[in-house]
Amino acid sequence: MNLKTTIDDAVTKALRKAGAKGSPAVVKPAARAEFGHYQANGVMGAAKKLGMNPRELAARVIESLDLPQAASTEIAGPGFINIHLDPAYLAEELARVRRDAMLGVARPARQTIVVDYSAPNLAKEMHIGHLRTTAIGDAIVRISEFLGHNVIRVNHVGDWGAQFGRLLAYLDELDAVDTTTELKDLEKFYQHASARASADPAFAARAREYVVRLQGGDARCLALWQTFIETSINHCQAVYDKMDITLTRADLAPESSYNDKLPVLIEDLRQKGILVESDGALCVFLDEFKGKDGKPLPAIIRKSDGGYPYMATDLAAVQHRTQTLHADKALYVVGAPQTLHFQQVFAVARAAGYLDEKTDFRHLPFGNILRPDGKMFKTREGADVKLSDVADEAVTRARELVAAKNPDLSDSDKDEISRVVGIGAMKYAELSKNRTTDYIFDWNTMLSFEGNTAPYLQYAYTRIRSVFKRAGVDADSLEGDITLTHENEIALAMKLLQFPEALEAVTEDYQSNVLCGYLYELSGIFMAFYEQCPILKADDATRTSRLLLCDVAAKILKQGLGLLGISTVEQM
RNA sequence: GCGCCCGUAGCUCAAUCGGAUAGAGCAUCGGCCUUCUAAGCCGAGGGUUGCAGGUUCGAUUCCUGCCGGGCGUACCA
Repeated sequence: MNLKTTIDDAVTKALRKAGAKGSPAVVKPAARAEFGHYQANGVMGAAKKLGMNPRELAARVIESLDLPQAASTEIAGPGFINIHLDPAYLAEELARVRRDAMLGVARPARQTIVVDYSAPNLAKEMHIGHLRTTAIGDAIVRISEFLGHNVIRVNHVGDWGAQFGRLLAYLDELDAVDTTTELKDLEKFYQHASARASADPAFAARAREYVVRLQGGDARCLALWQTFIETSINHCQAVYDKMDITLTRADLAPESSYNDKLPVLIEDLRQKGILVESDGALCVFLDEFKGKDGKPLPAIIRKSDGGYPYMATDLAAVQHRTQTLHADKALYVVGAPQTLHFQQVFAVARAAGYLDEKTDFRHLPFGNILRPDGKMFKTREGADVKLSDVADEAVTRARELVAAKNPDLSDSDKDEISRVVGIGAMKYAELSKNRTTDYIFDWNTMLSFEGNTAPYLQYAYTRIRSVFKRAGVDADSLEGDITLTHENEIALAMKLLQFPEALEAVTEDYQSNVLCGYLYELSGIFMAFYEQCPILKADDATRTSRLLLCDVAAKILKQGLGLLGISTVEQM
């Protein structure tokens, strides 16, 4: 049940009856409490089209409005319609939501959705720049699965290419003991290999040779490569596990897995007549892409040296996702600098017939991560902050806070709470911001535990659970009626019933901050209710009603946080 | 040069097909713990939404032009 949709439908129908056919109702939650619960803003636009007085039209709309859920409606300002809902109706709906596993959310038509996220480069350890794609992608996955979709996680890791030459050449000259120690820290390994390459020309030449041998299928090189990749994957998995990310080895779709498909891709594009040779490279030129000086900009499918750039693997991946996985939708959670690349990938794929009108392949870009000096973190400078270290730091800071706030907890409780709170805060810091804007990496901002942060939401949850513990009441088996009289009760009930609206808004453009914003507001409203409305000391009927209200709040908070990949604890 | 993105309070960010008085957090200041966890609540101050026009009953939102910043722009990913 979606309050907004219900009201919108009713107002749209009333508009039609009033003579304004086809005009949108533009219903949204009231901007201010005095304007009721919802407001319809569409009348003014409709009146203009009809050449009518907007307040007059509003009166006619109200007259034919069939909305029994409304306690009252009024015309305000130039022609707004303010709608006050009936508290008894809200209470009834809330009772229904409480017994609904979907918490009021309707399941859309089931789709197969590929979510492409995280995708670290296996040559290095995961760094802070991977936090956004990983946290956002995992939230999209959880939300989509909750809505009942068939979700396919894809971790398109980089495990192939020239960069591995140096690593393999370096690996090959280490003895067994050194190999073990060196691989413990891939960051250092990468740096040592790079240092060797720039200090020793002979090594650099050997590194280039290793690339050729690797691509040629040389057994020794492949074995070294396997060793390295295996180690790197384990590093990634350890980070995912630490951060409670749902990716597993089964979700890996490494670049190298498309190697065999690339010559086939070239042949297919050639047969379709869209492949052009230019300066020795095989390209697809599309009119909509212009480079410098208005020259046509190619999508390079095969380089002049015979190598395949990521345009090729990404096209092969599109084919795989449509033809083998039968994806209705694919969401690429990849940084904004690659916007043009994906425009090209999708355009070429359409031109080649790999994508049709019905399939929705979308790049979900996110802003650059910047250093405190405002410059971009560059992947190959070798001085990045490790994601694993950020996670550890978050848990350490949370641990100090937990110990200070609640010193009587057992050590194991402190461990568990600090893990959930620390990781939650780190993820929430990313999820709660608009995806598209750049942001500056700062420990204090990212690991803040005050204000609009995960711990605030988690704390709201523990307060509710604590009430039930004190009451000695089992939340699930509690029975009784909800009665909404106090304004804080009504406000809380209203917010709880808007959970479906929040989720719907999130899936429109996969902006996780919409869900964060909803949960933060819900928590704020709950906190106010909690301060204003005594629960345990109230008379029996009120106490039961308020406990039921609390129970719905707890369920939605837990579920909502869960959809963000953030856990809850019973006490903090 | 061209293309895309961005510019909102001191800082970090919101603002749901254009809606009523642009909202939060942090920081600052003032209240609230013998009462369900103070990681909290209540309140105050803080704004020419980069600038200038335009469309509109109404613009942070749409259009045009400037200013400032970022990214991209043929063989790295």
